[in-house]
Amino acid sequence: MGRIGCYDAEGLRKGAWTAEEDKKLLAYIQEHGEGGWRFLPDKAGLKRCGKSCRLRWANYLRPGIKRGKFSAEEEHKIIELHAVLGNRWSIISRHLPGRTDNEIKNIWNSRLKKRLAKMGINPASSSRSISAPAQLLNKVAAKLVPLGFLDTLKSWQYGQEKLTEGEESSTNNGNDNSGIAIDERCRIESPGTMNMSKSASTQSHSKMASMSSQILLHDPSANTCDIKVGNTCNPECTMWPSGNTLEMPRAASTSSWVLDEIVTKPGVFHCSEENWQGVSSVPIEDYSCGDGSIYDIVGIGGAYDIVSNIYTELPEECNGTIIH
DNA sequence: AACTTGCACAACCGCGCAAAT
DNA sequence: CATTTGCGCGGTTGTGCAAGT
Repeated sequence: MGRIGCYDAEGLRKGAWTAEEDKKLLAYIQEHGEGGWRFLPDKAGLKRCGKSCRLRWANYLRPGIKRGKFSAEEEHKIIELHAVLGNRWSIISRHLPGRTDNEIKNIWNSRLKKRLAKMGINPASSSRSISAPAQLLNKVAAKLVPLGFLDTLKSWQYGQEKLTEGEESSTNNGNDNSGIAIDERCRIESPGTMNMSKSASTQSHSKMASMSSQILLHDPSANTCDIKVGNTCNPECTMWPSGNTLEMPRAASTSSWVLDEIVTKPGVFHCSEENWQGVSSVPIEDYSCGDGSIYDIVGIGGAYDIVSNIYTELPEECNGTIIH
């Protein structure tokens, strides 16, 4: 079946762009704007595939592109961001004005990675495999990064490092309850924090639930936490923990829907009965609270904490609940 | 001077996602 | 609902240049 690569089409040029081609592309985009890459080459009189044009524009001709050596600050920022985001070059590039994802990717592969390796740091750790729900949540986190929640991500990363230390120094304990603080800032900024058992395989589901829920009560001494999923302004779709049970969405599709809502409308969430079909019940012991701190292991804490922060931006009348 | 190596940069390529059909 | 299509992303490769041998 396979698609025919656009670069392979007959009669199209490949390789380095000439000044003349640049001129044509620039002139066309200045007049007609970006987009419609497929038909752009024909209209602009270029013997290139659209993909090649887009790349040339994005990485070279686009106004505002900073060229030349990366400063120490920029390099430091890349290392920092990469530790949190992994190889998400396009997201990283949004934090470095004037730098393209390609450029950042290049500098990482040709210089920074080797430098870190020499220092005994293994930058490949971010490529470890994580669960599908965790990947989904990471995706959400990534989407939210441009919205200014980088600090929270950093906080989470710090927490994860702490956790790793904890894991190394402790024996295998499936239901370990010892929490590890993510960061003081995080605790202060989040209206509620939640502790979870690191062992539960369904933790991702719990995280998803927490993303779409309001933690109403956090009492470290009680060793329990209450989670309300839903919307106080719309009582008919509110779900409460019943007894020792935390209710949460189970189906991935439902979760995806929730996450989409959060991504597209931060701080705004609509819940209806039909959207919460497939709710499962999980004993709350699996997610019991610890000593008032947060910890997490599966690479999704960033998403959770980011969403926690969103709560703080909700209107007063909604009592801190995500509503629509 | 000739060759090798490393680096920086640009571009190619395949794939996945989402909108359009 | 299934398929097609366009776009964007990330991995990889190619090329030119400078420094080292």
